Amino acid sequence: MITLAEENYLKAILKLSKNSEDSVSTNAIAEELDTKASSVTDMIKKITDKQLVDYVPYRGVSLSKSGLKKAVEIVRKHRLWEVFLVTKLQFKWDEVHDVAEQLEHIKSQKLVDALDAYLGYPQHDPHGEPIPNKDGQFPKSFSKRLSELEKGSCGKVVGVSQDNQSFLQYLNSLNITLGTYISVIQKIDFDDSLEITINNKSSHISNDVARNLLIKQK
Amino acid sequence: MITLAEENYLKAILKLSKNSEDSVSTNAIAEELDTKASSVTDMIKKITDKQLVDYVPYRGVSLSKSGLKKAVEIVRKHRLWEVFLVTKLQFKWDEVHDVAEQLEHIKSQKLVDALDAYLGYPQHDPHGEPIPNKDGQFPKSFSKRLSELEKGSCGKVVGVSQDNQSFLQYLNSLNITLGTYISVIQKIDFDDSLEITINNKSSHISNDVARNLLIKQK
DNA sequence: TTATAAATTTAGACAAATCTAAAAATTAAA
DNA sequence: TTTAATTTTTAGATTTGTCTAAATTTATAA
Repeated sequence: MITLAEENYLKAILKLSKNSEDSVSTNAIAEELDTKASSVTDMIKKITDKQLVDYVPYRGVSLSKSGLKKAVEIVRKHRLWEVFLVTKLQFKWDEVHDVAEQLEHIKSQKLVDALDAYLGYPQHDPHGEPIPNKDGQFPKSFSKRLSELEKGSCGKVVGVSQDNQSFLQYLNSLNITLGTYISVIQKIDFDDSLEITINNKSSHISNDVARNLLIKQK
Repeated sequence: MITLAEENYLKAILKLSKNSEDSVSTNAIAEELDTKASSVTDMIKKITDKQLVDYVPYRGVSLSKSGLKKAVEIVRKHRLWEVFLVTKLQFKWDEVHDVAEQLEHIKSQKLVDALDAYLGYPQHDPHGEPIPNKDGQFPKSFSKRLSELEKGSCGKVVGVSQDNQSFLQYLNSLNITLGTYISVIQKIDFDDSLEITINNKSSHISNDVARNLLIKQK
């Protein structure tokens, strides 16, 4: 049986390994889960014994086949519940995260399947993030990060790769939501920040924000 | 903050105090939660410290005002989720218990309120059990237990006061569900069991079953 | 009313998940 | 390449919720 804490570790490792390809460091996991490195080492040993990750001391961890499967299932549940909260219960996109963090741990295959069908097999959650299907397959995406766009190019926001409340509320304050058109006016080399326009109104955003905005170009 | 284990104890105490008025014994809680009496004593001390129950050693516990409020909230969530599972996700009435046991612990007032509204403020769950409203008020009920009916009388099943799978599946096998008409043909003094008819077909049921069937007489 | 049975609590132990502080290994810098 | 800084692990402690076994209290019966 896999515990709630273990599930959170698997999810964190999946998230971190999407950014940086190879294996994930102890400190990175500690930061992601807001815990101490020593706690991470302890837990890594436990999930290594359960063959959910491959671990080389001092060298980091990576998900095993079964660990990846488990982690993807959790992401699937998290995102399906977010769709439920927004489309059925009228939650705003910046209100769903904490509740979905709880709901993602509910154990019932029948429930997940029924929820998926009830929602019409959605491919993206309310933040535009892809929802893996029953087999763990993610839908193809053709988006780029805003931070990767050239000066002068433009595109439509199709997703964000963070769903925490403060980030989403900041986007709201900039009038950025799914479907918003953004043009890149200037790229500042010094700090990789961007000068952009939204509805002819210009704003300045940090690289940290731009990196988490997924854009589809025409 | 109230933990998951504590919530389960409060729920058990509420359930047991409905049967037997005065305070609830350690052993009764242990049996209800399938745990040891010593574990119950330990936990009772913890929830006593949190003023969720009133406790006199060797004399049992009863819910305090705040403990009762908390327990009723959990029951409310459990039953609302059961309604969701049956009416929206097409679960059968004998399939909802285990999932609702998990969902009842999700913490979000907004979620409960939104779910309640989404379901149309239901007053009863799929087993006919009353759903307390936002203020903790239970809807009035005019039903009796089948075990309390006189020989010769009859009525309609409007609820069951257990929702575990094996009990409900037994009812299915007897063709008893919500709305079924039952007549009491004979009461057996020896073991308080009953001879009944359902659609002119007679069956024999134990007192244990009859006590958990809620009947509304014409 | 005293002995016995039953229920309850206490004492001490354990697993899970975390922490702090110290030790060890790795990486970066002089 | 040796030293210093950083990262990671280990050792030992803590909290939560549970357990077994023993002690205590309450209830029952002779």
